[in-house]
Amino acid sequence: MEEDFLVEMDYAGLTARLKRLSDAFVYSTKEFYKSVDLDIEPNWHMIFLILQKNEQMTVMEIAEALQLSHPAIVKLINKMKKRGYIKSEKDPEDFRKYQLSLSEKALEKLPEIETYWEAGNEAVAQIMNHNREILKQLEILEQNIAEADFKQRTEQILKTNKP
Amino acid sequence: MEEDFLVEMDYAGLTARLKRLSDAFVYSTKEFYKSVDLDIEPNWHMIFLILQKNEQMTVMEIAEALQLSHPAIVKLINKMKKRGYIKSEKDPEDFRKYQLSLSEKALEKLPEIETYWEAGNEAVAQIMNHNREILKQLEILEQNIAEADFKQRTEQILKTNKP
DNA sequence: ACTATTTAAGTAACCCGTTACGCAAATGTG
DNA sequence: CACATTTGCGTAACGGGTTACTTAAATAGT
Repeated sequence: MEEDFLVEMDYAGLTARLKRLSDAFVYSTKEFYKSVDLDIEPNWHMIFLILQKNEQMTVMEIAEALQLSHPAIVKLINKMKKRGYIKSEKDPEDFRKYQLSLSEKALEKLPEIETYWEAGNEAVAQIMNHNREILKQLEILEQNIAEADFKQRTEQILKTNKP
Repeated sequence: MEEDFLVEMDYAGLTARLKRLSDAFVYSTKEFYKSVDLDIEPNWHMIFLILQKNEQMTVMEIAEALQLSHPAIVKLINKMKKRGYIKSEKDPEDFRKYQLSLSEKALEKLPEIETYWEAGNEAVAQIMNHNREILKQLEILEQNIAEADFKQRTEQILKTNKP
């Protein structure tokens, strides 16, 4: 077999493996979209879905729902706007906000895109061996980090070891 | 509880969750290093370890061992050089290559850094509930993707569904 | 020996996400 | 009502990684 040093690193390799795996999906998805001539980015998927569910949302609402920082959402939304997938209108009750929603173009293209997403989900299922275990494991990490993150835990451990 | 839309997305949220989790570790580690006044970046860890194991390596060798692209390694190495952690000398047998190794400064600082890494590993173990299951699951995904990546599988599924 | 091909590395152009900062609008408080 | 604080969101500066392209050196092949 081939040697994979990140695997060999064991616990210390976890972070980089998560990133590497995520990238493997992202770049592969990107190429897939290109091959079927779809003018969208992989991670717009989550924006499409959340705006399908909620119709109208603000930047901050999306950021909270996805648990990402607001600048991340701003960037995504700006690109999607530039390509005409997002409609945004000033909130009449709070002029700081813009109510975001899917554009006509987005709604129009969605049916086609959805057939690709369905195939993609099946591909992910295959890669997961049709087993939900990885999702459960991710949830455990997410919850534990929410309780106390890496930095807090590491500092606590050092404090306990020292004296 | 709070709602996490990426979790709700199920299979379609996997990629973004992997990235989000990786980032949670990276940025928390970054802050930890800052708090203990360590002048290194989180993902230099893998470079330090692999050069501790192998003494001398080229950019391509590191890229292969970590299964990352060579430009990724070039960038890491350049930053580490700038901070004085990497020694590089032209390979006398092949002038395209540079043999990379840890500098005196790196070797000097390593003992201290290692105490932090040990605490960090324990923190990761806590976050994993002292259970190796997540590592096994990642290995499954890595292997399945190595056999056929997301794009190939998705195209295959579409081909099978169509006719 | 002398081209043709492969390989090592570096660079450019992108996409992703984060923290830090700034500004304007909304809300709270004396 | 006026001043202070909070909230929404846009931008800048970083750090990470990828693919595509280029250059130079090593290796193949006739």
